[in-house]
Amino acid sequence: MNVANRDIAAVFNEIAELLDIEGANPFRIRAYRNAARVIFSYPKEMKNLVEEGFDLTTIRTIGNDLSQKIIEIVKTGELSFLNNLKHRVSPELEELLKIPGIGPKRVHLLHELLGINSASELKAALENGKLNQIAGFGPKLLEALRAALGQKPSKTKRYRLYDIRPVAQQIAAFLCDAKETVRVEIAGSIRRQRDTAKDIDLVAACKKNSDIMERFIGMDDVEAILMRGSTRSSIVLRNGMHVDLRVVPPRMFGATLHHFTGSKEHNIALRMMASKKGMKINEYGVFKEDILIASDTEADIYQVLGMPYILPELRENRGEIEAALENRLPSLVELRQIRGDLHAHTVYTDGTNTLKEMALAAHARGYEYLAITDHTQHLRIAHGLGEAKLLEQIGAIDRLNADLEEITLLKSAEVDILADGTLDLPDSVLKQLDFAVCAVHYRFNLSAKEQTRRILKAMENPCFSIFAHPTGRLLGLREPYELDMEAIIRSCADRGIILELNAQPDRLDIHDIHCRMAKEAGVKVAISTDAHSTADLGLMELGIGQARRGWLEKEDVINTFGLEEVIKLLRRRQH
DNA sequence: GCCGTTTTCGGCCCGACTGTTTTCAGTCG
Repeated sequence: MNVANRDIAAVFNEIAELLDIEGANPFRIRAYRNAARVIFSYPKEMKNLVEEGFDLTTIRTIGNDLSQKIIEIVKTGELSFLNNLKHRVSPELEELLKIPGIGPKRVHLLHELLGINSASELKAALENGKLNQIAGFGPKLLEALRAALGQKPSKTKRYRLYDIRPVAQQIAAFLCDAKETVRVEIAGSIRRQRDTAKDIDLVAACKKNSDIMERFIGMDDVEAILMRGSTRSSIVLRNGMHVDLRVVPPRMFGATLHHFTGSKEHNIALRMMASKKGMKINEYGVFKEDILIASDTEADIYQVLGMPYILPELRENRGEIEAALENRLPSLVELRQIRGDLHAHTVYTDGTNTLKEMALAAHARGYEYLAITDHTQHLRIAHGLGEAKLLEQIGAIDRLNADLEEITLLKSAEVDILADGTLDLPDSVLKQLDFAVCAVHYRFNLSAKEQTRRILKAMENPCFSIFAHPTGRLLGLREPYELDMEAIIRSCADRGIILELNAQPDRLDIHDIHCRMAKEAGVKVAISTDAHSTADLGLMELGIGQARRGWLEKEDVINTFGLEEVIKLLRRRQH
């Protein structure tokens, strides 16, 4: 039985949904959701903690009851409480929650009064007029439901940061030109640099008589207006993305930007802290005895609460408030500190640019080095290189390096980790490289135990320097493969192996939680673009965002170091 | 269901907007 933290979190989240429909105490429901969130991003596997006999109630949000439930899930793979709950509340009802305009109260009502259990039954009731009988279901709501049922449920769809951020930037720039508008900022999860975002949140500072709302809802790409108020409006774009705009007077901008940047969990934690100090926080500012004491800037908000400014990337209630209070916030890594890229492809395999073009593009970014890491033979689909072809490339790089003055190409390869844990090229060849980047490209469906054993075996090879896209996830397309990341990180720490943070828009792998685990274990991270063209080198910024969410500082990231230091770190295993 | 410098009970963040109401519940973020 292998129960991962995400499985336990899923159980608790499902309990929360079902209890919500059942009409349980909202704070009890929140307790399950809070615990699910904490467990999902907890740096150690509950399974291991249970085996060690660790007292789970020492974890924030977990008390006696939930501790027992976790133990039951770990030991049996299921939870009798959830099974019983499912008998009382049909799990099918959860799909109704995905319909915009339908929350737990209405699901409960639909079920109790009309026996509705699913979206299709709701549709039938809508068509035969039964819904009209329910008090509180007026013509407008019915019309909204009719429209919503015509499309796929959209409450949970998330967009990649790479796709949604440019749209947000474009709209923000367009709104800046509105009358009496001082500034417009992107808030929400995009500002926090989350890998995906559900919608676009914008905050604007405007003086009186601004026409920004009209400008907003009148944009060319607006498909529908969901909500239209004097200070807040919500629209859907033709491409399906939801956009919210909040407008406030300039002197309250900081408080509002803070409120809509979130995360919700960070805000709640901050507000609870404030209330203990006799203060109240809302989207207009911090108040003490109803007197406004901070609202201009976000820094003011934190200052009156007695702590330094917390960067948006850290605002997840994952310990940043405690760190701020103790003055031990990390100094997050920045794009300008990056001095090279350690994962790039060329026309030798599936890249679109030559060695020289890649070298010049990296130099244009101010880099001192670029590692060429074309695929190896096993990856046929990418025309992976065999021994002869790789040796030819090594020669070509040597000749090119002799000509290049301000940048060095590093000789490497993205070496396949084969199913048996050996590497895809003989050691005699690997030893001619500066270092090897190793990755899993097939047999994703092994059990956690087998997959972990496969990779740990590969790590025994002293040429194995960087573990590329370690979890194999593809956002929205493929779940990460089963893997004991704690064991992998321990091995990296023992052997001096670097973990890659792959900056491709659909990878962003490893993600924030694993960055923190690596940092705490003393494992360095390489932020790499996995560039398949010169333009791809620009993806570095996306990787930096993820690294910052993972609390990484300059010294945690190997490619903030100069060439000599990098070579030393990457080759240390071979000496 | 959790939690505690107001500690084992009684709190638990806060407000905008909508629709269907005559003062508010539900949803959403």
